Amino acid sequence: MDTSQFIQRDETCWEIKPKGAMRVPAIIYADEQLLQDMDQKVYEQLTNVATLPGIVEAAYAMPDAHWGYGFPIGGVAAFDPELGGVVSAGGVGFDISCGVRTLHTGLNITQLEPHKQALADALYRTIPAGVGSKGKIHLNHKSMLGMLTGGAQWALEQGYGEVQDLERIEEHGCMDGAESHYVSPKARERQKDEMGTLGSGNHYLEVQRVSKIFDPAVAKVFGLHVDDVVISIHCGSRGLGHQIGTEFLKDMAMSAAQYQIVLPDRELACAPLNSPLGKHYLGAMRSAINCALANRQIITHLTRQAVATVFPGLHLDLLYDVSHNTCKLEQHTVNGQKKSLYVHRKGATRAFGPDHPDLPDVFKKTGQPVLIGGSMGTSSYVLCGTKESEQRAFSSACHGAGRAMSRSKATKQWQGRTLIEQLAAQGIIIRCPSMRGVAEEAPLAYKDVSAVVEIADRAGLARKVARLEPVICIKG
DNA sequence: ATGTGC
Repeated sequence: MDTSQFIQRDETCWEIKPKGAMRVPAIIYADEQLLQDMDQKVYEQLTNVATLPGIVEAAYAMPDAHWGYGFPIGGVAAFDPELGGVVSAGGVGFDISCGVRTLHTGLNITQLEPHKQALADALYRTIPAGVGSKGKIHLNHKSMLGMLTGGAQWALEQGYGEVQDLERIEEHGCMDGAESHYVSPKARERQKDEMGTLGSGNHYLEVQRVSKIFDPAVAKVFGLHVDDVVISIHCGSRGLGHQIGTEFLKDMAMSAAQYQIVLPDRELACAPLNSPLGKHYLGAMRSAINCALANRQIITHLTRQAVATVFPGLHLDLLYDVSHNTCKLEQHTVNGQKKSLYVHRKGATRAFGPDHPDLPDVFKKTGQPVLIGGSMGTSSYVLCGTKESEQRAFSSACHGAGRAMSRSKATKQWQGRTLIEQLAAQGIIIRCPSMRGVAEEAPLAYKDVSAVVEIADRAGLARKVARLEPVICIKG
């Protein structure tokens, strides 16, 4: 897009002053290149978000932002319920609480090398992946209720995982305020056989090598050293989150007039935080957060089982689990005043800095780990939260590379088979049930994750700690 | 993202 539409505030901060119906400015964190390459749609969507009732400070876009449904993916917006603030299903996204968790394996790359194929086979065999993938777990009414209200804590009670995992998950593995009675029968039905499955699209399980350390002190606390092998899991709330998003989007679109909300774009459908519909959505959305947390917890258990068949006796410790599609009630300081705000992060990672009260003791000095997944065949990054991120974007950072090309365009440009061969030549093993899926996820269909992370770091959204390179990728 | 599509 045309960068002359912005006032450049500093090296990485680009502002659009309020105009028309905008209540607050819109701010994009990027360098000139990333901004130029961003779709004009991001400008339109972000300025539209800035018109919504009760929005405070600004509508933000992270450096990986791209065109999404209503809100841009890579968007952050906070709303004050006392100012008539709203919650928007499109501001969270369809894959509610999609996120990333990273596990230490205790192995180094030399130890893994002779067993790469065997590990790839074991993981691919053990973890269901792909569109409509089903697992071995089948939920009945009671276990569904337990899952929706208990999240990873419920999964642990069912025997999936270890008690020390919990403190290394946002919300300690269980989202408060989940009201499962607002999750429809259809959403439950879609989920009952999908626990412990990866799904499709950009979801994956990746075995990675730590290739570079940027901050040795923080890396030490995070337990990361060059040539360590880690495993990262990227997935969300599957059919359940999607169904909840679809249903509430429709309800919110229909009720906008009743709540006297003027929508510049129908896709921005929302409801007042204090309205019944807004509260019902929050109750259902928090249940979907628990679904995603339980799903990643079960996949962790399956991963431990698969790894044990190749490396008996190995212990996989959780580094951390972050969600990047959420709306959460948080305390933030706005104009010197402490406020309780509902922060929408859609394709944006929470990035609490040092001393944040919600962080476990182990991360009190460093800030939380911010896990950034790259695209297939490219680097991922571990960052840490900063204190200044609170003032920059309500303690938020980017979530990945961000798409640079549509899925349909990518399938016209690349063939799955060829991509797999090219990656194999670089020593990267891909296992995927869908060749079309591989083509859609071609590395060049994404922005350069290193450029995105560099800007997140320079903008103070989060600080670089370590870079990870893929070794094995199980694609959804 | 998604039992990929109103």
